Amino acid sequence: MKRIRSGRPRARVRDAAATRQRLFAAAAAEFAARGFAGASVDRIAAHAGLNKAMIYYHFKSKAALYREIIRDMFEAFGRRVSGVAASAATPADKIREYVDAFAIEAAAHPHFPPIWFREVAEGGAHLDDATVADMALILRSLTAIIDEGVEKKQFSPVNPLLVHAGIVAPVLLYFATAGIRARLERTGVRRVAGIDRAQVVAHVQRVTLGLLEGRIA
Amino acid sequence: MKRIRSGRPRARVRDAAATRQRLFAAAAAEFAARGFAGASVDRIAAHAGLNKAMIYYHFKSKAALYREIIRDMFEAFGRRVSGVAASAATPADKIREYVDAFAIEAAAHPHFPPIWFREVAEGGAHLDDATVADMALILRSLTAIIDEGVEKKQFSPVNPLLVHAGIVAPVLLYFATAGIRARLERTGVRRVAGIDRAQVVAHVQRVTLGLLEGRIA
DNA sequence: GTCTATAAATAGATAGAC
DNA sequence: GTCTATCTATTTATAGAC
Repeated sequence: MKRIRSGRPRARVRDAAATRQRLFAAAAAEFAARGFAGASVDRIAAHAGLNKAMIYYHFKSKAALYREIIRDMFEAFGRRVSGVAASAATPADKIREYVDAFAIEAAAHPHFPPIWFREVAEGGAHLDDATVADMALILRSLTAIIDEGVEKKQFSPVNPLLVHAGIVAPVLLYFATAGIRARLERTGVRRVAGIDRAQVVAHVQRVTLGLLEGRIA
Repeated sequence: MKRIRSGRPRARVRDAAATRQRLFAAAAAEFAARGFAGASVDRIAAHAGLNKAMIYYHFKSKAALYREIIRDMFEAFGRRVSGVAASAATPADKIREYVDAFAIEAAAHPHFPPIWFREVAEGGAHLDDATVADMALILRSLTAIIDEGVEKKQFSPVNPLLVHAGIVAPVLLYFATAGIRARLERTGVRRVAGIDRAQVVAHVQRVTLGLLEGRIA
């Protein structure tokens, strides 16, 4: 007598969570390369080895999928950065780790820098409130580090937004411009393609600490 | 006897150059707001008070129009910046003017910062060789200023790409984030919306010169 | 959960009248 | 030079079979 399977049907369930993840990864790459409007749900599905309809099954819409990717990115930045602010390190070391945090996340997630640049250009049109809260967390973390340094007479006060801009913009620019820099090098500009990540991070750390430690008139 | 007009027909020629200019301006705004893929030639034409077909008459295609806007932007940056490098000012003043150049152009052309950010994200996909040449000119101008300062024992040598990134990325970020900063301020983050252009420029000038003049260990 | 087929809207681009 | 009308391709999204 053949045993009839009862309960919920399992059929060819390849594991829903894994499918979702494959779609998410394919979408991140597509949005990074072409932007929200330029991305095609057909291409995302094909690149994930799945069908377009799955996107609407696992996510609500193209826009919802995009918002989830944006949220994930700022969450990742925010989580790492607030961990840095809460550690027991000295303020100077926290600044070094703050800089490194963006480089680490950008290196681990190559789609972060292009998506970040596009979202800036878009004026934050796709940011939901949770994401704005994560951005606020990032800035508050830096503010806390600076305040601590000032209180301990190790830093002089500088507007956190200016400090933040001086860190994130150059670091993410480095990651996002690998292709352009290679092309520039081919047209004769030197020392633009060969710079490595450690150099950039060290440079930004040095400049930021020089600023905060008052070594700049 | 009615005089018959001879020669080339003038008809309702509203002035071709002005029409072209209107389309160009409308396209710049549309591309800045929505990106290349997100922009619609219908909207561009409507916003210019003209018909879609005029875009294909005055420009070759949507892509050609976009390339012309990109080229115009980097030409404007390049022209101003190479003028700075060629002046008779001291190296330190040239650095100050180099920083100011980007702020001046960004303030005069509000579509520059978003388009610059998008093009970075795109990996330079729409850059023709003339535009890459303009980008190279910008970097060569900064290199010349730094080299002059080093030769005159006023600067210590620093990789021009790192200097450039530390200038352009924060300055353009400031202009591109006006909307997001206002939203952040509404959610409780302080001192992000109220910063004015002069403050940002002065800050970046100070940091860059601190770096170049060796006041940072 | 995953697929095929298709609806419905919108895109870029061109032909041809004026 | 400027317009209307239209072609064709592509898009997001959904219905329904399995």
